[in-house]
Amino acid sequence: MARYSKSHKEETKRNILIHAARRFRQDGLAAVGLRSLMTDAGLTHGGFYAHFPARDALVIEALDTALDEISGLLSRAATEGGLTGLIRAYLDPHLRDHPGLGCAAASLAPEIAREAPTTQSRFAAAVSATARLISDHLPPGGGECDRLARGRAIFAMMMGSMQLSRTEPDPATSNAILQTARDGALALAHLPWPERIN
Amino acid sequence: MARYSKSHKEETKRNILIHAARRFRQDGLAAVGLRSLMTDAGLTHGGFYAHFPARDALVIEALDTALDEISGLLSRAATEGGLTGLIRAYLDPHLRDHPGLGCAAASLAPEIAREAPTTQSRFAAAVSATARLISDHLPPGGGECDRLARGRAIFAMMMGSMQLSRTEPDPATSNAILQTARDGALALAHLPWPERIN
DNA sequence: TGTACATCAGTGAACGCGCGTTCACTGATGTAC
DNA sequence: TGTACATCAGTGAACGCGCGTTCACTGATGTAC
Repeated sequence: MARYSKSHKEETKRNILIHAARRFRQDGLAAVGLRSLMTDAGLTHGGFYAHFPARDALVIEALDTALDEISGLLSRAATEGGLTGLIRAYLDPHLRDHPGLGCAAASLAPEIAREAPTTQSRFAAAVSATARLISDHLPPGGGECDRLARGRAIFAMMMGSMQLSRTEPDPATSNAILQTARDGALALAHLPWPERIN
Repeated sequence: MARYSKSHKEETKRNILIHAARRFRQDGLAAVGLRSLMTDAGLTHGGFYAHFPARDALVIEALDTALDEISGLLSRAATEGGLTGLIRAYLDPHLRDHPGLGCAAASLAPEIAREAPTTQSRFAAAVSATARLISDHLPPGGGECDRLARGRAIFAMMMGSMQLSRTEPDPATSNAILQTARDGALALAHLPWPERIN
């Protein structure tokens, strides 16, 4: 079980990270134990420490993995279908039903707000990148800074709606929440915003 | 330490619930232990079971307590200051910095999506009530059903923005997120929404 | 090419710890007389 | 009003359990000769 081909170790680590990225989104950062995670990855728990110094390190790297995954998905959707494509890809009922494959922010934002500043910074940077991706596909107009902020607000609405759709037990209502979010995201993108309030 | 005045027991239970409602919002459902919670409430851990059959029951009741608290705060703000007042009250930097006093949905939505259906239903009902409160203060126009859906989308944006503002390490950016959310919420309230997309 | 050796990814028992929960006990109070 | 008793909210030791982490060990492979 050891001394495999040169790249074997990094493949194993990658395998652990992919399973962790999925489990954390599905069950939450606190609820995933190392034993059950390593079993998912086809290993035993003791081997974990050949790849990570401690559980905290796994959380950070798995978060990166999840964020990269969703960011790739969104930018592909935006390339193919523009802003509408991105919105549709994000607010997908299939991702609502499989949080392990969906947006890490929608699954974990409040938990990340309780993590160490380092973790928060990485997460905030990924959110900013997504906001930037959205703002890049916004119709022209408004200052550059305002456009990024608007991208973030659109992302916040999509993320919040995904969360609410996941807590709604009635399937029809849950679908309606996603539908309204699609419409609302487009509204925020295309319409002028009123005066600033304090 | 026992056999106090008639209402003593329910006062104690209320005290536990208030501390739990705060701690759950601050630290997350999974991270609050009974020992530390009972200490907060000025008691020892063994006494917990005089008030609740198990930890799960506490989670449900404390969630109700938190939801009632924030719903009261929002409806007072709406009575005094209309929709603008409600938006300002919700997206308050002070509540961002003290999640224990803030919106239970902003602190716990993803965790509640992983709870039992009973818990989810109670939560979804409270969210619907808040969406209703928002839609009651929306400018006239649109079908009644669409108005409620719009109220929910506005709530989703405010909730999501509060979460993002809490993960943003830079204070200026964090404030800007809340500011944009205030503007965006008003935009969603006052402007016509474009065509439905699939 | 064949053999001996070093490597180290992975194994699984064991550690201390804090969790939710149980339970025999305490003692201040309300009630009965 | 005064006394004896029953009540039961609250105490704190103890329970089994699963957690993150450590560590002596295994054994398939790459390397040296």
